[in-house]
Amino acid sequence: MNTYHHSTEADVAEAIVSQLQARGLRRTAALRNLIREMVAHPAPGAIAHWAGLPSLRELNSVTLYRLMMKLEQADVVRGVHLGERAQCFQLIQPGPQPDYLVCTNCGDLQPVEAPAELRQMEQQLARQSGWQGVRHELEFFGLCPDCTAPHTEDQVHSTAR
Amino acid sequence: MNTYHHSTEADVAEAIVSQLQARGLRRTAALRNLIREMVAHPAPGAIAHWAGLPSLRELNSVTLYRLMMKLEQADVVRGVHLGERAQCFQLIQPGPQPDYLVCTNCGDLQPVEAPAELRQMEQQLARQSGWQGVRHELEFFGLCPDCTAPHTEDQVHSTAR
DNA sequence: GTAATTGCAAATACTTTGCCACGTA
DNA sequence: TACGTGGCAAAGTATTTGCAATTAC
Repeated sequence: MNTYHHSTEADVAEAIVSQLQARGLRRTAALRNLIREMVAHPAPGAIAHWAGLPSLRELNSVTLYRLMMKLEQADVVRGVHLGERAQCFQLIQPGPQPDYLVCTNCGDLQPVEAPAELRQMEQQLARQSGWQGVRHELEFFGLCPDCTAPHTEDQVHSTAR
Repeated sequence: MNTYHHSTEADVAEAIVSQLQARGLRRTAALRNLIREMVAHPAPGAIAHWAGLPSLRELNSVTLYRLMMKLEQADVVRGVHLGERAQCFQLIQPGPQPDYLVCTNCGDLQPVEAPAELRQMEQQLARQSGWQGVRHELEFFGLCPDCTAPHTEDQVHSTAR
């Protein structure tokens, strides 16, 4: 489910946890389980999504919010805005981060490769106008094939992506 | 403050109201004042921003939400996600809609011209994968020059915008 | 032992809904 | 008159904070 070479998911997860530990975080069950789940499921998901996974069911979602914020500050995780409601989080992957095509009806997600031009624009904006740490976020919204067919079945307003 | 030719802002606002009236909306003070403000201030703003403007101070913000939804459905207004918190709304302008560079500290906003390539991608995605009504949303995030200078003055966590 | 972490309760922020009075056409 | 609209109260959803108990190191 991920693209690391010669490493199991468990190895990758442990490496990330160690990296975080070196940064001052503690090797708790909550942290380990969260990282394992995020390694196993690289697609972005809202807090409610992660909170619903088996190994995280017993975790208070406040803890998830706090953990996620730390992971974001440590550049291990990034937040993306794919729905109107909740922010989604995903593990940062090597190389350029994916952007997404999102179904506004069912929340279906499809990765999309952003034009390299956007990355150039980030640097250009930084140079030209003195902004720092410029990054972009790009989403495409539309109706997926399943939701395009008119009044076929009921609409899904899933909370957890 | 806008780019319509040979028309005052008041004219433009009235034209939009009439267009909405033809669609079944009623020519109420709330609608007229909101449209006037949005014509006068084309930049995107959160509900709280619009609610704070002089002519809308006395308006219940629930009404603003409801109005804004109708305007969005009528393609007179569009919503954009510029902050973590509230959705922002702006009048739809003739031609391609602007994208923005947003300061993650103070919320400062700078319009940016998106690559034409993105518009091609929208159509390409629609054709290739059977999605309908594909549109994009692009934001650049960073620290503006004012907020770049370290610990100069206090942080502004403005609610409106 | 010390500092980070967790859970619980509560607060905050944003948005939506129900219901009834009122205004526009 | 009839239906869209506006206000108020309340509910709903997402997120954050305070504080005390617990746990990692």
